[in-house]
Amino acid sequence: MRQSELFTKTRRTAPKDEVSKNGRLLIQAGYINKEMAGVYDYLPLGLRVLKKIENIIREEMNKLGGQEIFMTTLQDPTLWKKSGRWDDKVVTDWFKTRNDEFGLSNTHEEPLTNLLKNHILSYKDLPVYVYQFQTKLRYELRAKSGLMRGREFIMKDLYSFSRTPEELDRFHDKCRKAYLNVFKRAGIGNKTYLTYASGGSFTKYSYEFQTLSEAGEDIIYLDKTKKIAINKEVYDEESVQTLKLNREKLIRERSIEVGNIFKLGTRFSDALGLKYVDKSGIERPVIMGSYGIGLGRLMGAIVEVLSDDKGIIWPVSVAPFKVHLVELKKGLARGLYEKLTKAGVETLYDDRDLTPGEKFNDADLIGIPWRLVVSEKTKNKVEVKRRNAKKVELISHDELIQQFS
RNA sequence: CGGGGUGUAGUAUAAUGGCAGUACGCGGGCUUCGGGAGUCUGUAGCGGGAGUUCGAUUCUCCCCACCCCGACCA
Repeated sequence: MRQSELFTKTRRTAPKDEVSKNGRLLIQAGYINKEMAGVYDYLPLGLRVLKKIENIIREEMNKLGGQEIFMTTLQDPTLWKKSGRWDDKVVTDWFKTRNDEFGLSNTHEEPLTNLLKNHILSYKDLPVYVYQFQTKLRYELRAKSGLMRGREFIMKDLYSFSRTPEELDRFHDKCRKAYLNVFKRAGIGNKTYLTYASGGSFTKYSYEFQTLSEAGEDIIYLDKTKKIAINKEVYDEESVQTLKLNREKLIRERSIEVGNIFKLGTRFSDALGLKYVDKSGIERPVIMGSYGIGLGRLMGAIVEVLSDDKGIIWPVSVAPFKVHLVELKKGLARGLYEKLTKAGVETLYDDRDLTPGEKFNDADLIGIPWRLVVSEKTKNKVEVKRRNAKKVELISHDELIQQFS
């Protein structure tokens, strides 16, 4: 894409109403726009990143046998009354329409469980894994930390429907691995740890995926060797013993919860009457699990972890473009841009008529992994530089195309 | 939701009970061009309401918005 045609502009200064690094950098570089506290628009660059993250997750969920759907934002209160979660005292962060006529997608256990009553009748219909990328609306009393705690956010939520606790366990286990894979592919694998947290009513513990960062809201106790952590909320002698960890080796860290997986058991299938008939003809409740990743929070977490004082440093896997082609003289890189495009290399071509300093600063701020500079100095070669590296390399067009396509 | 703070141009900021200034941006001119260039010029602003006052962007009150700490977060 030609940068001269990109409608967003970078800002020279960070916004005064954002403190978090991800909020400041993403707004300053033109990835997102703040509508209100905790409510953000995704602009062209931001949407590209969001879609890349979404695709990584989609691939991993599909590998697990997940089937993608898209549910509604408006929800039927009747279903929520059945589970006892319509009451504002039970779910405190509801958005409801006037006169409580509809609920606005706080989460989707109730409608999905209800929906599956038409499709799951026999043990032959199970197991089933259903997921979606859908907007969640939650009235956070205090939205904060840029993209990391919003009132409106896109979540990948997958729900598993199994016959037995063992079957649930097996899927839960596979999903845990898939999640670790998502975070690895998103570039924060080396900082993200499986964490034991409070499990709710069905199980003692649930799993969270916590990314080490000072910007996080959570405190975990981490065993770096075993790559297991315990959330502060369940950290006690019992949990340490259960997980066979050594208290001495645990280090206290601040972290961002980038995902979680829960065993729900029959909490919702009982409430809404989702049952199946087993081999011997006995009717049993379906056993459920839920598995969430907030896309915006993940995007924010990546920026928190991968950035420096000049801007963002995207991993290639989620970067809006693979290369940032910067020409220091008008039109000088046009031919190379066409070659790169033809070779299928995602390129942001800075064809704007600005000074070198402005272009370099923008490139650092936007944070595309590879910077290619074409100027009179480079003659018929290209200067290649990794965003987080100092050294540059001068290579020919052919070598470049070969390396990047 | 409790406590605290802040609202001035597109952005970031300054000052003031009496003509609201600076920088960047944006438009135009000339000179520049490897780390946010120089110069001339133009453009654009006091969150909303009520009160005090001869006069309020400034003081008081209410509302709204945003930020921070806490609480909350299947």
